[in-house]
Amino acid sequence: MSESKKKENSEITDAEWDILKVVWQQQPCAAGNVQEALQQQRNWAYSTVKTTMDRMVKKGILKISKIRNLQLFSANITESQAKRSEILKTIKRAFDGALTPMMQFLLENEQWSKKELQQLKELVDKSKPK
Amino acid sequence: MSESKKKENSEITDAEWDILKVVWQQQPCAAGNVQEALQQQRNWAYSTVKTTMDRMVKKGILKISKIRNLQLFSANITESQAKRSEILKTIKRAFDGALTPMMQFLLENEQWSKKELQQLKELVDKSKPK
DNA sequence: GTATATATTCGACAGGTGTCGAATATGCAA
DNA sequence: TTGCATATTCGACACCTGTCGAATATATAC
Repeated sequence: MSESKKKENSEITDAEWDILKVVWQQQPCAAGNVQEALQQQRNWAYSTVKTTMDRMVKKGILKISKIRNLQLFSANITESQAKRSEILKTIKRAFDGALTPMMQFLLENEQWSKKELQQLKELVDKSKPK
Repeated sequence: MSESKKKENSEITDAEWDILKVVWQQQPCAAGNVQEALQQQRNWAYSTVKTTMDRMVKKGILKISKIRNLQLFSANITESQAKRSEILKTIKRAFDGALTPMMQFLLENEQWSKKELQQLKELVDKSKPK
């Protein structure tokens, strides 16, 4: 067991998602960078961003490397992993953990344009089974 | 404006999902019913269930009708609505609000059996465009 | 070296969530 | 009517999240 208490199954909150998106793009990056990048969407004070990012480190979502007194943050999970776990959470909550029922729900209940359906069809066809 | 402060955009938490599932099935039903139904999954005390359900009423997720001193709860949202908003939340967070990219992600990154792909294909074909 | 700008650290606070227990009210059976 | 078995009400508490500001440390520019 490592000494740090990273909860691997921690949820990614809304604020954290926004931060993660910037980090994935700019990592390794400083908290200040992230704050600036999010200026528009979120008008966060620097300390808000920094506090949240520190918490993300504690949760194991981000990691820090230092240069002098500068902390550079990087993501500890890939975008794909995050997306996946986000979807799985929804599926677990609302679809008894099964993927296909969610697909079915979406296909039957959402509005799809001809073009989108065509695209989906192609994706299905391209999918290798098993 | 009505006098009650129902937040229409409230999130449905994990505990609330479990409760909702029972309510959808048994409504109108008492808190005790829900507690019993969830005995296995969640070993909640009666007051835990009741408190949570009361909060759900305040949020506008459930509503109460009384018979004598008995409170009977019913859902204020349909299962479809809940599923939909759950998915939309994920899409907003992780896929910039667009449905198709999520579908693409799933089709490209998850494991699909031959059978499932066949099923998906049929669903796509059945979908009416527009 | 001293000032100025920038980082870091920390504590704080309000609201939401998960979880109960204790106190109180109420209906039904004997 | 009295008492038991339920229900309801409410307050409590710890932890998570969103959000900062103040105090402090550290570089960098003169």
